[in-house]
Amino acid sequence: MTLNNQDLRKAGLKVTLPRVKILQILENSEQRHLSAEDVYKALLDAGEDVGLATVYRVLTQFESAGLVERHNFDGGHSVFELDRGDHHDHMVCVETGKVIEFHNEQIEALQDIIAEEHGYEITGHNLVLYVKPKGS
Amino acid sequence: MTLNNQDLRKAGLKVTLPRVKILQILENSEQRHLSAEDVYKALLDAGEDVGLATVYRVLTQFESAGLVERHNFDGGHSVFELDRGDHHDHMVCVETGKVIEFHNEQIEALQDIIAEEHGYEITGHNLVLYVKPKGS
DNA sequence: ATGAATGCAAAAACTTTGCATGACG
DNA sequence: CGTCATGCAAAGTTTTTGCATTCAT
Repeated sequence: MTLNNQDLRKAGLKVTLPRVKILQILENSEQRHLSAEDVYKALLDAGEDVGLATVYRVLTQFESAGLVERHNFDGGHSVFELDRGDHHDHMVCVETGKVIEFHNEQIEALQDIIAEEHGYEITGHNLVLYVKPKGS
Repeated sequence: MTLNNQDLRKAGLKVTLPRVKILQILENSEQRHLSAEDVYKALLDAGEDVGLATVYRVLTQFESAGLVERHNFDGGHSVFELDRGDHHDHMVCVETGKVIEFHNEQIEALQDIIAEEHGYEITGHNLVLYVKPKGS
């Protein structure tokens, strides 16, 4: 799934340089989870002159448009991830800050069962494991 | 599990009025999850003259001492919950806002296994199910 | 042309910190 | 009494907003 200018138009957003660049950064970055500051620095490194406020605005718009997901991991700042359509949960190393994605069908199924047992059905969920390297 | 002044002493904390009052608020509050601001307002309502900075300091100390848990739920601010020793996760009804606590050993076990498989051990986790009444 | 998007700086929201005063043990 | 804790205000962080200018269509 590669997002492009058409996706911006479909979201009702004009195709501007900041938006295109930010999309590129989210797509090409080594880390899949970037803070607004990370994106901002990447823009500067790329020689683009985009303001931090614009980064926040664009990321928020992308979130509303369903292009990215915003996560509030522990640590006081949000991280943004391109929504590639593959659902997964996250494991965050509390020592290095590294983020690992995982998906577990059993847990997903158990969640459905638990909701069901209480007379509900699931509309969404949020699961984050905070971990540290074994024996540290 | 009711915490008292002995628990403060055991944590190496002097038994001061702000600490005792904050502990009481956490124990007696209807809501189990309170922001620093919530605690601060409750103190004012109770006629206590405690500064917001002290609330933050005390809550942070309580967290270090294992007396409370700090959660970073969506929305940019932390909430604190007394650690009563009974771990649980949350199910939030997106229609009524109702919060249901649940605990599932299988999910807990799976989380440990997943962390283990990646060479980590769990230090904490956050699981919230967003649900709606079945067929609505 | 015209409404939307941007950059900058200022403000907002939340949390931490420095320092003088006051309280616990 | 010595030390730790507190209150206040000031500073730090992260994110949002106001406004004049610039850009996309």
